[in-house]
Amino acid sequence: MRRIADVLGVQAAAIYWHFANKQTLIAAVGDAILADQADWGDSMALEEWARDLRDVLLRHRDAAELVAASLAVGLCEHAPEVGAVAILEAQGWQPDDAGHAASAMVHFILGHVMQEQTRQNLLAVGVLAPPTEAIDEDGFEFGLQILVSGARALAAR
Amino acid sequence: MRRIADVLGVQAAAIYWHFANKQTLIAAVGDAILADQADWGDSMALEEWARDLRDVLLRHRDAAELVAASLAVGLCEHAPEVGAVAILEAQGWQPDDAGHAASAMVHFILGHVMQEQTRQNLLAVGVLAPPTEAIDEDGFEFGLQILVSGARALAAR
DNA sequence: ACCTGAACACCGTTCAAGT
DNA sequence: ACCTGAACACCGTTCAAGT
Repeated sequence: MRRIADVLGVQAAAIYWHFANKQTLIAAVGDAILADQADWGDSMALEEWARDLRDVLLRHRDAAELVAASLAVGLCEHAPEVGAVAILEAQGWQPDDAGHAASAMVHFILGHVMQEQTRQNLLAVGVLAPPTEAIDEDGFEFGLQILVSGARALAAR
Repeated sequence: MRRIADVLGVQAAAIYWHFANKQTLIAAVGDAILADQADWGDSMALEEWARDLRDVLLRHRDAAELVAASLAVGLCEHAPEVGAVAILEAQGWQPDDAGHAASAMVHFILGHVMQEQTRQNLLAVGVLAPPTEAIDEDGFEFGLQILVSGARALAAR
């Protein structure tokens, strides 16, 4: 809180005029990150939605943790899964099933990016040796294919 | 640290003889929780492994967050995904693919339980109204079926 | 309406010194 | 080998008071 206030050229106490507490501020930051998500409507493929969410998260430092906190307090303005729900419902899914499938994908994406970003942080602090390979594209794509194939299998049922 | 020391009847500083810092201690707690996982070998079904991991996490308060921290610092003694990897390799999967599939499932399970446990915490503090329904078995089972079906689909390929 | 000053009740961590 | 006492440099948060 004091560091944020510093950057704004203000006292830390001033923040509490605008936000109830630190947790609420963090949730707002997570929500702001999610506002970057693409919004092409139902014609998008599930893979495109997933890759877009991952890319949005990877663009901002600690985004996965911030968004997880945002989700935890509930009431985010820009829920990450709405795009996936829209796509699935356009394909004839029941709302409940679409919600469950979408949140399974969100959990996977958040978990994957969180792992990626904690590794980036450890690497930045020097706790981790740099020879670790760049970024786990393969692991993400493989997991994504499992989820998309599984969703297709359940839809066909 | 001071509260843990209190429970042990000791000064907070004493903890630093046994652990390098708070993060390491938390990781050790997460690791201890994972030691509760069942270990029936390769004959277990993927669903059984997944439900067992979920049950282990739900048995301990904040387990998902603790285990996530444990995973973040790396080097956990009891990696949560080893069971799934063993099952998949016994079914003829490549080690790399088995690892990717297993960590996709771990991400899903951790994400799901974390959501459940933050809701439990908000409920305990009274921030959330109690009329929220008990526990999201349906959402977990649906997501699990997607992942298992998807894994079967990719294995058949 | 928005911010400051000053305080309150905490933190994690270090380190000389004890036994 | 294991712990204490005491301190250091921080935290998030509150609240009267200012403008």
